[in-house]
Amino acid sequence: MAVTKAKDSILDAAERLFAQFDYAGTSMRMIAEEAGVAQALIHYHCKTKDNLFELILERRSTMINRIRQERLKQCFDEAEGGIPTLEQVLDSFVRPAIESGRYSWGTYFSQILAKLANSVDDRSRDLVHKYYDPIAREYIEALKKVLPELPDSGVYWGYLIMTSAVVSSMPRTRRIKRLSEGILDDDSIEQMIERLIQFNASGLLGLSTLSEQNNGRLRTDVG
Amino acid sequence: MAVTKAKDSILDAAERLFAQFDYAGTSMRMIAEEAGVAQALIHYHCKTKDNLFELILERRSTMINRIRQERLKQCFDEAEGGIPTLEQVLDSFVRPAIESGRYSWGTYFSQILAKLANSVDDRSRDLVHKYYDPIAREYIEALKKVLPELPDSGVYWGYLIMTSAVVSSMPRTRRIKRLSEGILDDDSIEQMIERLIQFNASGLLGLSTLSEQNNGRLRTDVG
DNA sequence: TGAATCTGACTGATCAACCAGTCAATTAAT
DNA sequence: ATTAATTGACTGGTTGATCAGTCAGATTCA
Repeated sequence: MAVTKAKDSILDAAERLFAQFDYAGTSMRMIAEEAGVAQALIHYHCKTKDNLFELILERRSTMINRIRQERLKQCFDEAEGGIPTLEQVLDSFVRPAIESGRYSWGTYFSQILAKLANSVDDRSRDLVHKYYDPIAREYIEALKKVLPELPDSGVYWGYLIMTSAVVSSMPRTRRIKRLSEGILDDDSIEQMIERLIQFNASGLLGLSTLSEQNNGRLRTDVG
Repeated sequence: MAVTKAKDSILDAAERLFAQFDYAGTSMRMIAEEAGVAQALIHYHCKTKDNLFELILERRSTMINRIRQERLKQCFDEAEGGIPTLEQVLDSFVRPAIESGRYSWGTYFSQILAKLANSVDDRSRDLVHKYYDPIAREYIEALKKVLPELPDSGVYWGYLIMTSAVVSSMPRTRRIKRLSEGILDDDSIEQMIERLIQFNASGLLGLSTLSEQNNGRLRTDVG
């Protein structure tokens, strides 16, 4: 009984509402009603609204990033020669995010995360720093090993552009359906994961300033 | 006297505050104080808070997308053979966004846009639809011409992943400085534009399921 | 000319509704 | 019996919006 049942339903309700109406647009009354508890109980369990937001972020980010960490380690452990392919590394990064984004809770959390990642205020930056820098450093180190020809600056920029693409692909905005006039949709998880890995793998390779000389060499990782 | 001076300062102030504190986190009183006018004047000029937000979006999106449209046309007009390179097309898309993102007003608008693009509620989707679908269709048609080997699904997915990367790169979150421990920073406009074009050009090419056979053929556009 | 009229820009005061957070009191669990 | 969980009532402050009214300047009428 590490966590109360009521506290969970408060976090669930707040997650839904924060995703839908933003932090400032969600009131403690709304959360209390959605969770079916008294408003004062939220303060009892979660102290302040600010802290409640961080609890939500902590719950999901640690969950997703633990899976990423495990799969990344698995990548290197099972790889022949100790170096996995770029696609394997990206799969361990993309899949936990996109798959969680399609679970019931993931559709809400992904919207919260996408907005947080694009915020420039100190509070948001500190939260991203706290919960996403450790996993970022692990992947940057992994990418350096998988792409030894890519200069450091390319690894950092590549990682950030990649994460932008992944994070922004998590919320189901249905924009692809509207743009393609119904031909395509964003509800096929496997299709989206495959596209993201393809796109980002090629994009990372393209960042190498030595791409002309190394096309053949690097392409073997992609192909 | 198409637009009042006071109305402009209201839009400017609201843009700053919406970027910093979100839509719901910004009050009409804050906007009035920031703009140096009476609160009621905002309602006189902009009717409702909701409408004020749309006015801000309209002002900047039409500005950026008009430049994109002009440069895209210029690409095709000046290209020998009528087909420009992929990099030229991407430059016409990326540059107006990133450059405006570093002007004084762009630093604010880019944060508003990034959050809007990642929202799934009907209101946000309608706004994106209204102000960004026309330019999206133009670039999708342009990409089809520049990348005739890429299947349609790849063009749509590629365009969306690319826009995610660009939009999320507009706000200066300074995350690259923190991650690289000061070695890199996101205040070099040219460097960032170059990286984004490199990454997205390679990513788009990578989406071709025929990439193995067409590497040489397609690579000429990149190289 | 000058007085009357109109108009768009602007304001302070005010509204009911809502806000996050507090606290004493009550209930449930151990 | 002690602790933990939960509640309703409450506080001081803020919310978006409205409304009657002020005021400068342009327009119209004499």
